[in-house]
Amino acid sequence: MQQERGKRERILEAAQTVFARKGYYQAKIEEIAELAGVGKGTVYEYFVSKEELYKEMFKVILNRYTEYVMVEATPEMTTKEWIRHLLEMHLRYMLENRQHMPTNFGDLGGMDTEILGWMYDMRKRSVNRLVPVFQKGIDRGELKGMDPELGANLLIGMMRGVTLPLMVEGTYGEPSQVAEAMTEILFHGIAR
Amino acid sequence: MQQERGKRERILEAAQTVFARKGYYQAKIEEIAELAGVGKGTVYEYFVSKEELYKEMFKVILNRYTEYVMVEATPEMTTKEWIRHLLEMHLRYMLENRQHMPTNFGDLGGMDTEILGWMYDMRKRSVNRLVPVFQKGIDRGELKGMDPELGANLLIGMMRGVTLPLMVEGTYGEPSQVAEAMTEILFHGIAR
Amino acid sequence: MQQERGKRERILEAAQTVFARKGYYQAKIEEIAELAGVGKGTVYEYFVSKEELYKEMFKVILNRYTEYVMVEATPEMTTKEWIRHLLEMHLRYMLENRQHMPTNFGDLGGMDTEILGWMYDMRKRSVNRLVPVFQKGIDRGELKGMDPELGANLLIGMMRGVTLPLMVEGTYGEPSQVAEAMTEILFHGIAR
Amino acid sequence: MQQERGKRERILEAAQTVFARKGYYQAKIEEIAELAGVGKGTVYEYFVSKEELYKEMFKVILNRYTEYVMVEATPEMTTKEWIRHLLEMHLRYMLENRQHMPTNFGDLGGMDTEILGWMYDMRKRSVNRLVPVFQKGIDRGELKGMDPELGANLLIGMMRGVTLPLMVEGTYGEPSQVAEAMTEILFHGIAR
DNA sequence: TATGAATGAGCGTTCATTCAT
DNA sequence: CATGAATGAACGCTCATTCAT
Repeated sequence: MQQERGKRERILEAAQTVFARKGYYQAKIEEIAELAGVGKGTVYEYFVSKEELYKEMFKVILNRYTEYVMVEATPEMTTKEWIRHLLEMHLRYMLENRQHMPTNFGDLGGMDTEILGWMYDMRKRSVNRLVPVFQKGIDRGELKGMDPELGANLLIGMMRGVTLPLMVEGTYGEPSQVAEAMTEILFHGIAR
Repeated sequence: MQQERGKRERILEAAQTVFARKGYYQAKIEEIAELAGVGKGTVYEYFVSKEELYKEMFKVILNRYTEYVMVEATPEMTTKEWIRHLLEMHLRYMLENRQHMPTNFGDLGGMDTEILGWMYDMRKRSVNRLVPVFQKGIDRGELKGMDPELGANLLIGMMRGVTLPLMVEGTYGEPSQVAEAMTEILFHGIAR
Repeated sequence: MQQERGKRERILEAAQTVFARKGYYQAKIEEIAELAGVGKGTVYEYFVSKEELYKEMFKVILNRYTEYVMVEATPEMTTKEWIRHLLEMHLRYMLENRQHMPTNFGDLGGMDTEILGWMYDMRKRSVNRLVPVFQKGIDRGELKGMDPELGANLLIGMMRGVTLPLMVEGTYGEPSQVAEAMTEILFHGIAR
Repeated sequence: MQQERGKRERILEAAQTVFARKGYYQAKIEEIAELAGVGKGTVYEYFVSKEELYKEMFKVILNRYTEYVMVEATPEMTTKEWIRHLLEMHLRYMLENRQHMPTNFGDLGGMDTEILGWMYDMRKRSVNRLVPVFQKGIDRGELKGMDPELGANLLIGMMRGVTLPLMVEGTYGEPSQVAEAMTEILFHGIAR
């Protein structure tokens, strides 16, 4: 029983590594099983199918990410502080987890329609978590009047826009500085 | 007599549709051939392998996109005008080509490392085409002093950030209005 | 629990039959699998590839043959007795195994260069096993002074020369008599 | 018309090279066509199928070989002289035509039953051409009383037995000397 | 007659999933 | 619960052959 929990988690972790490294279709569940130190059949003891395993693993990552990123984010912060903090933590997380959450995740592509739809839903949740932040900022008078969803989508886009090269090439120096620069642009624009 | 000079093009077009609909791994050469109205073997007369076909098709899309988006973009425009125009054309293109260039493209994911690397290179080209625009804007005094590559990456990110929901859900109304809103935010920020 | 320890053997045996009947390139893995009473995939559980299966099967045959032929061959025999025995056993074996080791084996031909090289190596082993026999015969003064390798190659050639029609047409009567005639010719020549 | 003849022969010659180099199944008729300097379809203008081309080419080789080998073979020769001559010419031919008539020919194997049967017939013709030679030798009192077919088969076997390593490894020195040694063994045996 | 673009049957191999132990 | 041997649907790719020109 104790064992059981451990196994499920080991599979999930192995799935993370392998899916990240190979992508969904190239990942073989045998390899995941091996890396997890369990038999191939055991994977099916815990997860109905490859797809289910993928989704489950994705949720785990998302949760871990969310938790990590939201640490110390308090309601007292200004919207700017909050977003700056989000950006920095995001960059830190990505930098620290290059192994487990590389380019293959993050955005859809190459997958069939069904799983793709599911992943889009996941993405939407992120947006939905961000929308109230923008709304509150607007209400408080910190932000311009604007479509909060547009803001959220732009922010998420910016994050990904900078994350991809960051992970692939490892550039961009200190997360705190990049976060600062990004925040500045997002809040005050690029115009001189 | 190369018999039906359009064959290569028909295959490319079919590849577009099928790859877009199914993603790289789920797309079957046979289906592409059928849709193109040719025999399975014919595909291999024109393309060495599935992967090569994919890349070739991707280039075609990219070119078409670039051409479409850059129409009427003149060097006399201010950076702001130029980017606003880019955004609007981008949104128009995506809206018009939901069928052929949906969520599966645009970003990596689910593919194996080799083809993924190739696609990242493609993305980099886009960035590299944008960098000089930012640089010029800075030099002209239109933009703040900033890392032009960061700017390019953020812009690309924003574009994708808003494209995805646009294509999946079809929201956001008029491209010109959304482009306007995005430009405003990019240039003057979200801060009040 | 390796489930049915005979599975590998059954596949090997089926391979024997099918490869013999159809030749390397015409033999289909699926047919071998069927004949062995296993699924197509199972073949690949035990053998990496068609080529590997072929080689493995070939070794098995060769071993069985060698074992059969060498039974009761003792060092005390004279060279003549030894060779006469070899010839007789060879003929017997071929006659008994028409099903499994027909014309397709035994010599190269029709195969691509890689596997052909491997098979030539196999042949060489046979030669190498025969050379010392000739050498000993010469040393003992039973045979003329001669290149023992030439002798070995001639003997092998003679064996095949008579085996082929034997198997295809089934003629030549009693192995012991044919062996006797062959030995007589080999040792004392055809000249009157 | 003049042209026609030339084309057919060029195809035949190319077939020789390619079949020899690759074996029947690995040879691609496209490669043969290319080497012959004709279009792929043209091959089918002259030969019904790959198999027919193979057979036709085989006959050509056989004829050329027979012609070459039988040159200067006169009825006045003793059987021994005749066979010695045959052996030497055979070795010379094989040495000179390593390119065109290598290991892949010469003996069956790897091919499917139909073509195999055909090739066995070809072989039989060789035997049938040799049988009278033995018979005559016996009648003349030059050879022992023996089954002339057995003699013929043994001789053919010996020839192949020494040809294979000769072509693969290129050993065995001067054809005339090897022929001499072989004749000596065949006529007077290996016994001291 | 000559061509080579087009074709599709055919095959080796992979891998998610099942299930007997 | 755990396992891994067994399976077979699925697919990319090849190549002998056809046929319109």
